[in-house]
Amino acid sequence: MLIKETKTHEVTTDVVIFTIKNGKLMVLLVRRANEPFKGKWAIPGGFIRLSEDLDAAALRILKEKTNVQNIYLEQLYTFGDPLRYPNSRVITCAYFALIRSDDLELSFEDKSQITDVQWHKVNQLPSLAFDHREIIEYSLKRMRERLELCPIAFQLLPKKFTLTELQYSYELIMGKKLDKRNFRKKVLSSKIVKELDEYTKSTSKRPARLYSFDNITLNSKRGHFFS
Amino acid sequence: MLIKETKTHEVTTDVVIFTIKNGKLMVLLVRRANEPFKGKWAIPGGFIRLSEDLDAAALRILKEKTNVQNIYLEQLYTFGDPLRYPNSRVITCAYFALIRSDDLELSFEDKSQITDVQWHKVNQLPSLAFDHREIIEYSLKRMRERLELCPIAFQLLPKKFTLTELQYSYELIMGKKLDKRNFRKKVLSSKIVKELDEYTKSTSKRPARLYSFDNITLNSKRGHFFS
DNA sequence: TTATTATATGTAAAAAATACACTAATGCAA
DNA sequence: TTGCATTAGTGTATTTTTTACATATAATAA
Repeated sequence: MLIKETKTHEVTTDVVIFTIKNGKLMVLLVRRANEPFKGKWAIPGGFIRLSEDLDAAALRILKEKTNVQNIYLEQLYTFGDPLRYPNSRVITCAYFALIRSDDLELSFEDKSQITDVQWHKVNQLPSLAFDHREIIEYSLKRMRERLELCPIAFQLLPKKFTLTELQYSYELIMGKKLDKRNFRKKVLSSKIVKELDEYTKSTSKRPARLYSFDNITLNSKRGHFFS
Repeated sequence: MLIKETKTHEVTTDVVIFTIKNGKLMVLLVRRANEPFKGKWAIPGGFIRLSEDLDAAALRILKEKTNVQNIYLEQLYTFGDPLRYPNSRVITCAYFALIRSDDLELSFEDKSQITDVQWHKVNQLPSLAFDHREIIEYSLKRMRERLELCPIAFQLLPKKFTLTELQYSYELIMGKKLDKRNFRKKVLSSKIVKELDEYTKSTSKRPARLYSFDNITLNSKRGHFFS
């Protein structure tokens, strides 16, 4: 009983963009200008063009919404519940990204589709359009798994950072405290950070040594990092 | 310079099905009856129906080609290079599965699309259609990663199996030898297998105790298993 | 100069991973 | 029926990794 189906699917990409802002783990949301879910917050996304690679589409969306390029972007999962999108079949290929919130200004040129772009606390999300809450939750889970394998947290930090800042990123994402000495031991022995001859200046108290990440090969599995 | 695109994408699912047969890791391939790549071997796949969930589509494909249900099936990755499919844009959501080859007979009802179904040795693949070689390679990589986290190898074994058989599956997938005592220690201490009061009979030599897997929760991350 | 605060550091104990070699049970052939 | 061949099954010592934990240091502000 095969039904001949002539209509084809629509395919979008949605990008879950994380950052740390004011000591909180945040996710970037846009407010929808149109139905369905008009007025609701959603993950930035858009239709994949007919001759556009999936990664390229996700990068384009990212750039359109945040002006950011050259970022850690990873395909997350493809969500295809036939009921996830009202009144039509839209399959979405979700990505996630980590960025530094300081060096970017939120922008959205396409006022016809979006009325607002804002960072939202991950543990205090508004009501979301579609299955976007599920996508964010899955994204968090995956980000935690990735963090154990490879130090993607550096994407959240400036080029030069202190080990305390790095540890703080880890603690935010993993949602638990880590021991300072063990953390430093592990980071330093893993050879993924380069010790600089510079120190923090501006703050009061003892200056902290600065470090930088050196030639990180992302996606490479280099044994486990933190668990 | 936005080009208005009215045509939409086609979406397929391809399922990489692994088994162990005659002591080799095998993958199921079908021979294409039509262009493109007429006569070439390919991963079994097909178009996702308009109101069909992705997982359901993959399960359907699996059943159509192998008559097998209730299997370990995991979404692998979505491949969307605009050039992966000649003359049209086809995005494919790939899955992978592990099955026991004994208790299934290969079948393909749709002779109009497939002329043959066969198991092929993973390390001796024929020339494949589309980007299917890449998909299989990625699938292998992912299967190895999964195996370290959760004992999916049991899908390759009969309900009752010996620890030697289990170890052999691991060695085949991981592509390396494991120490027998350490392997058994780890498996037994993990509490994932249940010792039975039965032994192998038919073979010559000392009979081996049989074990079974007990209520495996797949996809659950239970710490690491083998590395 | 003293108090305050964040930086920075090492060691001992516990747990996990690894390396490694012999005995046990059976079938088969002499 | 004995012993030879073959696969099953077992334990310990060593190394590596992970964890737990407390005090001295460098700067600023009062």
